[in-house]
Amino acid sequence: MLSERRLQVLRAIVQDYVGTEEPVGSKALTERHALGVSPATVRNDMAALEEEGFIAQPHTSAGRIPTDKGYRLFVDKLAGVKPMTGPERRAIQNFLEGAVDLDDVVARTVRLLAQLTRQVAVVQYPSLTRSTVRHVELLSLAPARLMLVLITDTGRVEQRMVDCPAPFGETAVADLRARLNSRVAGRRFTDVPTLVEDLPDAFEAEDRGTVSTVLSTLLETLVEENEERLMIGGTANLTRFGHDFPLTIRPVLEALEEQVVLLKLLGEAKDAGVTVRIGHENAHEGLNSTSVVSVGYGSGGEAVAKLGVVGPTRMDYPGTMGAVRAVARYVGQILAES
Amino acid sequence: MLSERRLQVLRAIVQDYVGTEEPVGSKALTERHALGVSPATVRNDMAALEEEGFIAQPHTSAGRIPTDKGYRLFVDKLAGVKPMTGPERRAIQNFLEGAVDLDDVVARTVRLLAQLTRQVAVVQYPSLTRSTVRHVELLSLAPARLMLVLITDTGRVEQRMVDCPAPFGETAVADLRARLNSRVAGRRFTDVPTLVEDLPDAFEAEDRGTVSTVLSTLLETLVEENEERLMIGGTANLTRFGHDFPLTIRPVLEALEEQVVLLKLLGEAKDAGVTVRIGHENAHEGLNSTSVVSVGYGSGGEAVAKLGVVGPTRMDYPGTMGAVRAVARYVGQILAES
DNA sequence: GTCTGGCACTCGCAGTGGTTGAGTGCCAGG
DNA sequence: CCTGGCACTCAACCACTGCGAGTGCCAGAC
Repeated sequence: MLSERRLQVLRAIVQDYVGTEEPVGSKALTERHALGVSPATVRNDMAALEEEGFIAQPHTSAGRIPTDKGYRLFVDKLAGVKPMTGPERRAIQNFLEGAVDLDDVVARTVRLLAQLTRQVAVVQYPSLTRSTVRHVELLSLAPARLMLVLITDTGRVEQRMVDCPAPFGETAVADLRARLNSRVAGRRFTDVPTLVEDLPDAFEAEDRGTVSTVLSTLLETLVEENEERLMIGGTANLTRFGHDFPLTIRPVLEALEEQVVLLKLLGEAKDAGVTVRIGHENAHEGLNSTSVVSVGYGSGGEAVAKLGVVGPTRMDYPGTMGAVRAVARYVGQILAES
Repeated sequence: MLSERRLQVLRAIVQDYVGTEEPVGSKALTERHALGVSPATVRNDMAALEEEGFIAQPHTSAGRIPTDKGYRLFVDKLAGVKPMTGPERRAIQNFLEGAVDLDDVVARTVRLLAQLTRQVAVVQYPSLTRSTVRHVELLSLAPARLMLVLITDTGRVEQRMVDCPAPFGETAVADLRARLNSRVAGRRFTDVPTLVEDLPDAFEAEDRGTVSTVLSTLLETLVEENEERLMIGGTANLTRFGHDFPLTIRPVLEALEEQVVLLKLLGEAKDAGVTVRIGHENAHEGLNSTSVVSVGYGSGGEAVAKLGVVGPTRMDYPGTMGAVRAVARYVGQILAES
């Protein structure tokens, strides 16, 4: 096991490196941090830390930089989450409160996160599967053509065309609409299937086919991954990435365009608390030199979607984690209110 | 006026520079293009072209590169639009045909454009203002709270909350819904205001306030710039920009995040035909080293929105223009069909 | 007039070599 | 176990140089 001081040395290295973006040497360390020991001692500690794989040298006669493993230890054991200051909190709240609809909430969240963390922000749209139905609307567009509109408690609207096997009268539409709503309004998506199971029985034989079609379309909509949309922003922050630009940035931009990749990335994060994936911990190759800080957010107590940021492994973890957590919290509030 | 040969020299310079990304000298020019004259002659022509501001030298003893003015002349007079080949066309069609809804059409278009041109693609969502209303839906969420849902012929759905000045009964909601639809369904957005003007008169005095509120919300939704959304993609192609990376790319990324900027950019393009804005012709500073190739597209004969690409001024104009035009054409078809 | 070959000149670029200094590892002594 | 000292390493920096692509200009040919 590493001694207390060695951990402190590691912490100091991470902090300095994050600040200066330059390999940090033993002398500079003792000067900037009151470790109470001489550079020589620090050198020994560094050698030990390198031995264990927490830090590395870019080349001989250069200082040390943390490895992914080093950052991992730092995040897990050496650093907490830096809470936002009062003014920051108020700014967040103000910024989000002006939103007029769901798209706007997500758009503002992305901007906010990108600005606060000065990194690339990724926000997943609130997922349908964990939220509740606010209203189901059924419109007759043509005798055998309906439009199904689903409105969720997060303000999301999904619409689907339904081609009926047989003509379906206006009264039947109204009837079905009323029955549907009385059963599912306010209910969680996951409960809907059992709630509507016996609905066709209430209708005339000739209409049952259509009712079933509508119901299956509704159920499809509920589980559809389609809702797994996300928005990203702050890509301009990638330019602060490092010196060895194009090679680092290219795969990241590519990964960011693959929504599937990002969704998987966010999906892997645990539901509660801030999740940090560092460098090679990310499955996707293009993101091997980035860290992803993500967290779930939701309108009620539980998470309905994830949001997070993507940045260089050399990032201010406590600050980023704090910002991500705070934003998630306030977005949750906003969603609950609307 | 410039002689025919000098124009050919300019064309050759543009083509070579676009191909090699390196300043092109007189000797290399005569070798690669059968101009039928010696390097010395070309040098004289180059001097003349430089005098007129069509080309420039990065530094003494280097070759020439085209200026914005040079590209402009090239695009206007020296190069046509390169039509897509048969296989390319089929590929475009195949790729777009699989789309399931409007979002998907736009998303696919962006990907396609980015891939074809190897540049950043920007696609504006079909604008509401020129399309027609398919259906208006009104839902009662609470006694004095309505939700207004607008469905367009392009498959777009917009929803708005309406807070009523007074409680509004279910029957009144149904009545308003029916009257609204009978008046505006199938109509063009621009006609809606006059069509609903006298609607409040048909209601009881106590309900008129609410009806007016609903109507004004509807009209707002129709003109809202909010619908002026767009999607961008292919940002990874920015890495092919040039050598002097971070400085060039940063402002571009920033500009791309400002949807307002992009919308204005696209808006400036003329409705018919491919528009090319080169370098400093773009109002936005960050885009001074990029060119924007854009074109209108639409479901009927007329344009309902724009799409285009953003790339370095040093781009393959004929090819890019061809790709942009072809994609616009096919997207229009797809939209008309659905 | 227009084109051409020749020639002197410019200047960025790549390669060389020397110097500097931050940083290291190791060791002997407190 | 810590410390100061010491020799060593090596990237980064700088000045210098030679090379060559490219230019402008001019005198002569067609």
